[in-house]
Amino acid sequence: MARVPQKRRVKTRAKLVAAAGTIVAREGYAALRVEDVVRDAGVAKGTFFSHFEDKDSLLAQLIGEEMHVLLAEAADSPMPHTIDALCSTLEPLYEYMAQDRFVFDIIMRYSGAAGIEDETEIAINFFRQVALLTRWLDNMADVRRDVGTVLLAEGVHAFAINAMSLKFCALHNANSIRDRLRPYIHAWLAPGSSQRDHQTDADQQ
Amino acid sequence: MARVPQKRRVKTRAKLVAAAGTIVAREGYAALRVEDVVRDAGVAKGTFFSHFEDKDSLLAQLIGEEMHVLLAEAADSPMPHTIDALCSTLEPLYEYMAQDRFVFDIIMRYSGAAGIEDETEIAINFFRQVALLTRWLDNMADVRRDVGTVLLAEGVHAFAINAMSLKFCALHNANSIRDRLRPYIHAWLAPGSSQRDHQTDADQQ
DNA sequence: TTATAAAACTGACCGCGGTCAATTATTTTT
DNA sequence: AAAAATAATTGACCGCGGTCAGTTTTATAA
Repeated sequence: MARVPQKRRVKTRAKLVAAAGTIVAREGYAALRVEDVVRDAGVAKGTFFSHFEDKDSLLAQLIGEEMHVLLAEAADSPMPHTIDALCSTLEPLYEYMAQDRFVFDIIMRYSGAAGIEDETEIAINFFRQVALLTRWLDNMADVRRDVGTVLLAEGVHAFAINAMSLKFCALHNANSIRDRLRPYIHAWLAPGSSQRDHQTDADQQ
Repeated sequence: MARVPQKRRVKTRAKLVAAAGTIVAREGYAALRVEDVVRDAGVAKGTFFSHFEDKDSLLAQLIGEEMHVLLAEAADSPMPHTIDALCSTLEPLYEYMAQDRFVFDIIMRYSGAAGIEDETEIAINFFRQVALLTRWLDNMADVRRDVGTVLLAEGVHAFAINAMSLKFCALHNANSIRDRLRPYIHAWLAPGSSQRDHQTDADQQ
């Protein structure tokens, strides 16, 4: 299984990805049409579906690659030593993920790894993200130690997803993702340190 | 604006909802086809789209109504006084929400209130859920008091969403949603009480 | 009651994602 | 080098969500 593809196939796939990338750069993810991609790539429609499971699968790959770049930039940044710095370092990634409903929905849909096989790039990035967070938390003072850092990292991720999804809620989209996230992360990572100088959504209502 | 609808319109809408409900009960949400609904309801296709924004909008309403029932049952249950009881009481709702990818995706997509106008039933249920959780937490001993209960309730919700989405991940779907959720909720609501008797996903990695 | 306006419904039509039997290109075997 | 086997590509076709100019029904005005 997993035969080596012929080079014609590799070139065809590259043409498809390139054509799709151009369209996305020009018109955005939501505007991508399979018929446009195959026209620009100069191949038949059926070819597209022999390379990709479906349209969203290609989009998931493009989005996953962009997430990978942003995550790598966060990993290359100076390691954050405070909770606020942690939130700030991940902000570009989060803003990209929540740039619009369409992209966020695809990320959500492909974030679960179907299995050891056919893991999407998006799912892999989620694991990378938790691993990175775990490393940061291991090296961070003023973080609770009553539970493991992996659990803490996964929790940060859960709060981040929540903050992103609230962006699309009219009642909460006044603040930035980072500002919505901060109070939760403080309460999660450093309980009892009563970080109450910023007003939260919860306080307002 | 918001004129009173003629009774013919009310009856037509009821026929559409009834037909859709029958199909869903028989074949599931994912199998619903607009053409089947209008055939069974005895109306034209265009009529469907004068009553509902699109197909998913109808599905969101059906799903939202079911969520409302399950949430009401949770609210009518004896008020939970422990963290484990809290997780157990909400379990039926969570299991319904995460019954399959298709349903969970729709819930995620419609969970953000677009604005004060046109709030979906699903979005309203999310607010109800946080309100219910807040009430429970207000009456619960052994819960941290360094942050507000609304923030705590929203955090529980964030962890619940995370636990549900992990159901579709091959690496985590061995446990029930409740078992995946418990360690996070304990660490969130009662930090420092080192509830380590159960093995978590994080421990296993 | 009859004319007029507004609401509700109709169904032919379109766009686009996805399929698959048939065809062409490439590799392997003899 | 020719034949056989496998990989890659093709494009006509289908299913289904969604549209909209035109028709019918209902409410309102004269």
